[in-house]
Amino acid sequence: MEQHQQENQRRELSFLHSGDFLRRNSDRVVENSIDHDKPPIKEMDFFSSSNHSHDHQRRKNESSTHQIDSGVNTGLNLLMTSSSGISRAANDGDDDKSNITEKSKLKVELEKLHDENRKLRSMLDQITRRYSELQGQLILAMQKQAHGSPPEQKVELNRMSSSIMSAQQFMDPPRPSAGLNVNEPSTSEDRTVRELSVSPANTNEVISKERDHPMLHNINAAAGKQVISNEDGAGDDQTSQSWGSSPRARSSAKVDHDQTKNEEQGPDDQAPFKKARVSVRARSEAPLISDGCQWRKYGQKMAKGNPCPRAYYRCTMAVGCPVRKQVQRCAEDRSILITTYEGNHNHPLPPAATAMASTTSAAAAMLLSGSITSKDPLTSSGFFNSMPYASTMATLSASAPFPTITLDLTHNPNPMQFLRAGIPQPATTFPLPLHGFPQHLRHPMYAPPKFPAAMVPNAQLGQRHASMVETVTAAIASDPNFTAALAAAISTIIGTPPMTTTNEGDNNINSGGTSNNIANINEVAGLPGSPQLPQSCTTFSTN
DNA sequence: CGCATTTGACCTGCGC
DNA sequence: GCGCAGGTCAAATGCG
Repeated sequence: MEQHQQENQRRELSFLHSGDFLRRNSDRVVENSIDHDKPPIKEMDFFSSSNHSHDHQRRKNESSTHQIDSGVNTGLNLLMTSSSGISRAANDGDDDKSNITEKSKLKVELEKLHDENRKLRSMLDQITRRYSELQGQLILAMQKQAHGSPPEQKVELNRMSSSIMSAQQFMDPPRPSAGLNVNEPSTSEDRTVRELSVSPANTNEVISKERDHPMLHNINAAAGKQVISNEDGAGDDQTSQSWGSSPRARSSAKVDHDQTKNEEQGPDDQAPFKKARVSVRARSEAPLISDGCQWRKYGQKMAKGNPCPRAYYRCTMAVGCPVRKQVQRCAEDRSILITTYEGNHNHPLPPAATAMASTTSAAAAMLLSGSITSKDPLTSSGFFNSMPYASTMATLSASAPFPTITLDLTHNPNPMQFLRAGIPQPATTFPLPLHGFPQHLRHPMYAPPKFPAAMVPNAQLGQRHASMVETVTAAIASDPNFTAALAAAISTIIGTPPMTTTNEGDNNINSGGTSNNIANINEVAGLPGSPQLPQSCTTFSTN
């Protein structure tokens, strides 16, 4: 057994090359490997939590596994529970002894993977912590720099540091990885973390817990509504406030909101809380463009300045999902459909919806990070002036009732043209599912490919949505600036040392030119609180 | 019969 | 305070 233990240690070290903390758990791995009576539920937990984050890690594991356990070619795809079952069934004719041996080895493998899952999360925590530290240093550096800079630059530097700090509040408490959704069995502390996030496996639980944990809403809906309370969770249910259904609910929400605002916002920080929205303009003859989600129409109204009625839809993919969208045809060109999304999904999205969700989340993140801390939306544009996208967003924040970013997908060569928002556009905004499952950008491990089948709409639905997604995806992909910015933002979130990109953005703040786009967008979209990101997305939700 | 849509009424926020 | 516009509710209606 000692030999086995040494092997475990070697393997783990070779897996991750990550230091002592990897060794800490190796003993537990061995213990678990001995426990052959461990309930199979462990496997389920493991899969539910590690599908995404371990995808690439698994490849390493498999190669190592084959190396060490030579003689037992399990042929397992360890992400597929059914595979092991099939494998076992196929071996029914084998003698019991070899079956038992194989089972125990499989269990050992599962335990190891499970343990590595834990280690990866620890690594992520460390990275997040370092990221936070670096952010703190960045803020200090920017503030120092601001002291010795020309007034204009000073304002921008201060605004940047404010944005970072404000976004950081979504991430820091109660611990750096609060936004993570690592769905594995673990300590009560981990459970707390899970409660603060949404995952395919615990959506319902999270929904119910939202009532008791306003912080969850803060994470889910961080974008459009500035989260006011992170400490005592004083019933500040922002999402409910935004979309409150009954008048009474709205009234009470208002009371809470006002009260909280009075209590926690200083006189200098009383910018009206605005909801961020992402609007998408796209050509479509269909009355409704499918975006991968399921919607239920709950109202229709004639809007001023447009002979076409505006339809109101609510996401029905999960009970209590706060996401709404408005669909309206452009008055000037009725072939253009304008869809406006608001809110963050509190459930996993089908693959067809995730591309747009991620894109819009990034857009919302930029939008919100630029307006969220500024008392004067007009001045907030200063920070973004060097960014073609953001400057438009800032304009939107200034004039619209809600900060709105419009993605114009009607012009092919440059589909990502951002329009002024708030200005009564004849309306051609056809929005993308803003923030679907906010965690996407922040936590790629929860990205779509492994959605539970139950959460994925039927194939027909997926096909219906496919054309829409293709259209949008193609449009987005055709804009190299935005694509690069998005990719850079994602890589930043994943763990690329933030200081690098941040410094670039810092250095380039006033230099202008498109070369700054990526760095600046990184800085914005890569913020810990970026929409939950959808969170809003969503941590930046557009609520 | 169950579910989705329609549609008029109601509520809220905002500007004058 | 009043009116307007946006947004939502919920009963009525339609559809499979």
